Amino acid sequence: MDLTDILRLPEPLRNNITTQNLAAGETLFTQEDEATNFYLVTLGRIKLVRYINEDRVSTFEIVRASQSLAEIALFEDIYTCTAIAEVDSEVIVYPKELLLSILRSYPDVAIDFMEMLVKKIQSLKFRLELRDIRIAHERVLHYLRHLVNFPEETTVVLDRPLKDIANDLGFTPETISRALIKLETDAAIARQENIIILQK
Amino acid sequence: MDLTDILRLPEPLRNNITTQNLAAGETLFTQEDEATNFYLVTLGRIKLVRYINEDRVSTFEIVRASQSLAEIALFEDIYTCTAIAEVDSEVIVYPKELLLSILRSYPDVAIDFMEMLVKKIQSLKFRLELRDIRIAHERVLHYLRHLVNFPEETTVVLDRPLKDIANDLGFTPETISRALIKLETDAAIARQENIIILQK
DNA sequence: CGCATAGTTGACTACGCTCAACCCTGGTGG
DNA sequence: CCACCAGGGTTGAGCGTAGTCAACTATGCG
Repeated sequence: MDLTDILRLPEPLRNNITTQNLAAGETLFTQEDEATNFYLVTLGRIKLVRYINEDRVSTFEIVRASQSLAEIALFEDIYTCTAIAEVDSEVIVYPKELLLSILRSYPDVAIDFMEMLVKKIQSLKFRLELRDIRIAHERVLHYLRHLVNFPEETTVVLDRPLKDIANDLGFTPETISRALIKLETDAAIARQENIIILQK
Repeated sequence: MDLTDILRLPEPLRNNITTQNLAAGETLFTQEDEATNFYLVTLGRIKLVRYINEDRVSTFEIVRASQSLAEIALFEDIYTCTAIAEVDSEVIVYPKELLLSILRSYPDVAIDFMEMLVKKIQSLKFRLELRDIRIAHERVLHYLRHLVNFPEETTVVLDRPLKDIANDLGFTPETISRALIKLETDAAIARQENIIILQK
């Protein structure tokens, strides 16, 4: 799902592309900002959230290196999410008109772009599916199993704090903690630090 | 968000396109079927679901007339969802190779297609956002307010059974029923049959 | 008329949330 | 080098909300 094809642009188009560095916690753009750019993450991790009420935030996506964000910019005038760097990060900035012209001119890039969008749809559907599993330990197990890309793999390294994962899954940190402990005593998983071993 | 551009295809390409009729409750394809076609709904309503456990199903999307489904077919070999007609429906069938070649050859169609995909991403994000609202009547109100496309609009006509809506929102029919009654007694909405009037 | 289904209501249960306390780690500054 | 602090993770007790199950009504359809 990497869009590195876009990086191999014809020379003249490259001039309009810049990079931007973000410190951990820094905001790239906020919902209701004017949507002018599309971004490709080259380093770090950026989360997309939306503020519902004053205190409640909803996290939609964790965008990692070689993944993109703000596709919405291409077709809408304002962003609908807020993008915040979870750790120090770097992004490539594509002005929307530039990207649109690229997508019109280079079918291969366009097809790649569509594939990336479809993958994002799949990912969101999975997150929605998770929410239909009410019981905490079942939801967590489903999530963990999904994190291993290959069925024969059994270890998952959690590179984010449990409390962030809890938030993604729609639980509190306490509930995640208890769910993991239950999975451990039920011998469904084993834990060492932030490494989880799935017992098949 | 209609893909009717695809309907205005150059003459030779049209020959490969067929339509298919579905009775209410009929299945168009099931998850793990070989993904060969992309579909455009012309009549009726089709829901995309995924079976989690033996009894639990998760509903992702309600696809209505002039909307499309099974974009996944373009980039994967098997469907990841099951598509079931909620009412009598009709779809246009596009073989995946045909659609891919169209998307390569006609940039305008490709851009429309991307826009449609981005809209689907937005819609899924909204559904995810809903799930982060725990209190039933608040989630229902948020949902209802989203159904009115224009802020000045105040009436919503529910064209699907409450129990289906309940399932979409991740609640039981009983909970939705009680939530609506609470919203009514709180004077946040008024109800007449399947029409909801939002009090601003 | 009889049946199936949607919607509603009630009583009870179960699960996650809340809030508080505690442990542990890593980082900071004296 | 150690004392202190902040934050993540864990544990416990009690609460609140949606789920469950059952019963009832209303509607539509055969």
